[in-house]
Amino acid sequence: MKQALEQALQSAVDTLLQDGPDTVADAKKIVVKLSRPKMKEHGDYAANVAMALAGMLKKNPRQVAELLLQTVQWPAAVESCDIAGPGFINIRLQGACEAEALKHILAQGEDFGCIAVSDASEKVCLEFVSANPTGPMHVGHGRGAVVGDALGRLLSTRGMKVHREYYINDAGSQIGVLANSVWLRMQELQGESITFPEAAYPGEYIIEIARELLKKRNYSELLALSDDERSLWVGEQSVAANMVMIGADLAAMNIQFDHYFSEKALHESGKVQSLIQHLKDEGTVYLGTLPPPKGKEVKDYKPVEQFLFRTTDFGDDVDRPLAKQDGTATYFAADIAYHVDKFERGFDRLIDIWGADHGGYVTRVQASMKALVQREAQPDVLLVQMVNLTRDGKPVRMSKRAGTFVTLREVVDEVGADAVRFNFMTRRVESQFDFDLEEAKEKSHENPVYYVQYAHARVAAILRKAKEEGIVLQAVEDVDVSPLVSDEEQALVAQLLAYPEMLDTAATRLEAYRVATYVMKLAANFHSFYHKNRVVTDDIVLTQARLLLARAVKQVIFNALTVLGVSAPDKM
RNA sequence: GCGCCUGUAGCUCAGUUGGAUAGAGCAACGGACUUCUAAUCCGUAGGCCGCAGGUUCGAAUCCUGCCAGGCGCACCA
Repeated sequence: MKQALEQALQSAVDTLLQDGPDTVADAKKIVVKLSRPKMKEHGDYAANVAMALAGMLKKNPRQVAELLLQTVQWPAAVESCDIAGPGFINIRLQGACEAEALKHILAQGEDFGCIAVSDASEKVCLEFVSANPTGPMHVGHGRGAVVGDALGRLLSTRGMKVHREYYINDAGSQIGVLANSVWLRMQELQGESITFPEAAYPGEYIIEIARELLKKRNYSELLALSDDERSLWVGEQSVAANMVMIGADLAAMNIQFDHYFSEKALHESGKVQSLIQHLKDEGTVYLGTLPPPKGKEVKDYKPVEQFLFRTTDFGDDVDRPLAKQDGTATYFAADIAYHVDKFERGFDRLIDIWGADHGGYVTRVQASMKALVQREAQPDVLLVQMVNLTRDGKPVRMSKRAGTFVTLREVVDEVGADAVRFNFMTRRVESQFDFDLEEAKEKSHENPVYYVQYAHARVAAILRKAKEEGIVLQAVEDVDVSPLVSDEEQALVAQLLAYPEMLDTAATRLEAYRVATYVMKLAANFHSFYHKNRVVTDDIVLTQARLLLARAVKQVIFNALTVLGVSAPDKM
């Protein structure tokens, strides 16, 4: 319907410009786009072309609108149109003509809103979470997890093949710290007195891991090993234990990955070294010294000669070191090798979801890919802003040492996966927001997720009631939708039909939160409709029409919640 | 100092990439269950859209400059 109206208006614009002078070349590029006015007095659709054209044609906008309306040939469904305000063209449709489209929604069911886009065959590699395997996930990781998972589901509705990947940072000095922490706890458990250094991981979970490892291997046997051998074994085992824990936490939120990619394995494959060698051969790496960082007090700064990657040639601020003082590869070197590897595995598009603290990394990775991969496709990086945990409005210091560290799992267990997921999805990733633990717990019944789920359950209740009353649902195509004329019904119909378009914008802009705001609004409109109109009545035709509408609402809520990874219960 | 993100009701956030009278939830106040689910609905109240300029028919939205908050800034990951 919308397209038909746009076409009609477009051809009117074309004929208008045809007659006019040729000096208005710019005007010919104008594409007619209709919008849904906020107020119903402004009709079902509104166009602002007249105002856009007015400037170019040097005419009064209302005058332009009038000229357009003289030539336009509307489809039959248009009841009236008029010129309003500064020059809007407001279009009003006949009664319930849009309601016919409800039938498509039910015919398509779970597929309603899903459209295979032109680049549907794209293989997308979606990297998210990638929390360090040195401890439990915190709430910030949870936000990234939820956002990533929902984005994956969203892109799947476009027909894209989405591969979910978790990059395990199981290499480098932090694993040594982890191994050391666990080993100290193991010694402690064996009755030895230890001093626990500042740099070690203090968490309770370290003791748990230590206890498990002592079951796996004899203490005396471990003592007999060399320090390096022991550190290697304890480190590997500890990483594995943490990944089991992280995997379980993710599963508690119904999040699964296709692949856990090991940084350590990447190093062992030799890909990092060969990448560095390749860059040296190419001449994009040179031996140089970086200036001291500005604005930050660095006590032990010493100018060091390093192998530097000329990322400045590709838009970066400074060149980036690929090798440390001791000659081993930096994290950055591994990271670009990892991204190159993704392209080599045949992905057409890379999407990374990182925490805001990795913001400084975006330009250098993108610059590197520009230098290394001969294609336009750059990794899209979503920076998820921090979550501020509060309790009763007061900030919760996320200190592992002070015992105020709140894990994601604790929050999920306390609040529930659906509530956590939905909550994280109601905000743009760019906005950092406060998550109040007490509020989430105590007021969980006023959480927006229940508001939406309740609307879904309500429709289910209506359908149960209809069944009880012995009403047999009419075949969808036979339902007479003409009784659906009230404001609430019209609003619902319009909103349901807007679902595919909303989903498409959300997918194009990688903004899954739009689905959440959409479905909240839909639930609100349904609740409002529910209170003003009774669905199951003695009027059989009206009942069948409203049942059709209610079922369509249920279907769209279900589809939207599915994209968000939130359940849609029939009973609450 | 530089880079990225943010600033909208008392609080937490939306605002369909420039449209008509800026919207929800929570908190406050007043109403609505003999009915298909009151986890809901209806109403009242609440605004210098951080500040100041600029761009145009039109700005919360775009451009510039300030102010405030968050994150980051070699040899960690």
